[in-house]
Amino acid sequence: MTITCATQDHHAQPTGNDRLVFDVLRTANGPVSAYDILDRLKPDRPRIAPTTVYRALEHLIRAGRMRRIETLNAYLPATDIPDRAVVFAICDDCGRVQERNAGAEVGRITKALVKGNFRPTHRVVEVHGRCGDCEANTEYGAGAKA
Amino acid sequence: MTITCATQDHHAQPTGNDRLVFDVLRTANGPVSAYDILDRLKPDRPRIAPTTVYRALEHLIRAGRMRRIETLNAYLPATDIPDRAVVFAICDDCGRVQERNAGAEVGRITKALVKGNFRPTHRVVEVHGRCGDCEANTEYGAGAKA
DNA sequence: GAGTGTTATGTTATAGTATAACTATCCCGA
DNA sequence: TCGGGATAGTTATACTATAACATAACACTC
Repeated sequence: MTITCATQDHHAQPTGNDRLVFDVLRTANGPVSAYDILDRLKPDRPRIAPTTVYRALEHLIRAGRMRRIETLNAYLPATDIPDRAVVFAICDDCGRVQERNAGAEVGRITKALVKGNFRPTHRVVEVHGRCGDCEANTEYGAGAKA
Repeated sequence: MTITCATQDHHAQPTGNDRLVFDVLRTANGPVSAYDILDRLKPDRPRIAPTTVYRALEHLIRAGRMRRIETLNAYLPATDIPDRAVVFAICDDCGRVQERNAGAEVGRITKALVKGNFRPTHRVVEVHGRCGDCEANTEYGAGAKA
């Protein structure tokens, strides 16, 4: 039995932990892992636990405000592209992620599965590679990473 | 300094750990996690370590004999569908995974990204949902899970 | 066959990701 | 005021993956 909660008006913030987590993602410019979010919140809330972050992520994802990048175990604020049309282009060099709309193609894939008697509920399309910037930075002799 | 290796002719098996790991996957009929593989190998090799399994998986995947399901953290023997055309249909009810060829659609997604100056190297397309069998088993009142 | 480089493996430890299980609090309505 | 539902805190643990270093096997040359 502790007194922690009595002194933490944890219902006073506008939207609580969801907002804190969302703000970390919003101000980062790139995908962030759950434990990175945790670390960035710790200065303000030293006792925050992974569970709290994961719960906030779950709410935000359900609300369509956040996306999970499966191949990175990381999270990114959502654009207005509908979930069923989203394709991520992930640069393995600089780590940046672009969210693209490929509604037509993903729709065709979905339809083909439906014809095969499968009822899709969630789609994950993630393409790894190198972005234009990183490609441009690897002219011969230029000071690029690899 | 131990004597373990002197008594383990670990190069005597036809192809070593790769084969052991592959056989686990071949005889399972569904995706298996790395640590499940580990557990299934332990009766025969009590001192096997995660590293060994992961290394074998890496070899098998590089050789095109095995696939990783990103959204399940699990592994599955590869069919002869080329990597760049593979789509997984994953039943969240029974856990079974179908590998399908969607070369045309995935190709179109890839091309669109290339036009946007992105150079793709690896594609992940995984669709979650319910397979035909599980759908059929959920007529009203039938004894299905949910 | 001693030296050397490469690859595969073993071994130990730890990093990184995610959830379970239980407790406490707040809000709202009966 | 009591109880139900949602949110949050707390503690512990499960699950996934890799780092780092030591050892052994093989192939090749000299």
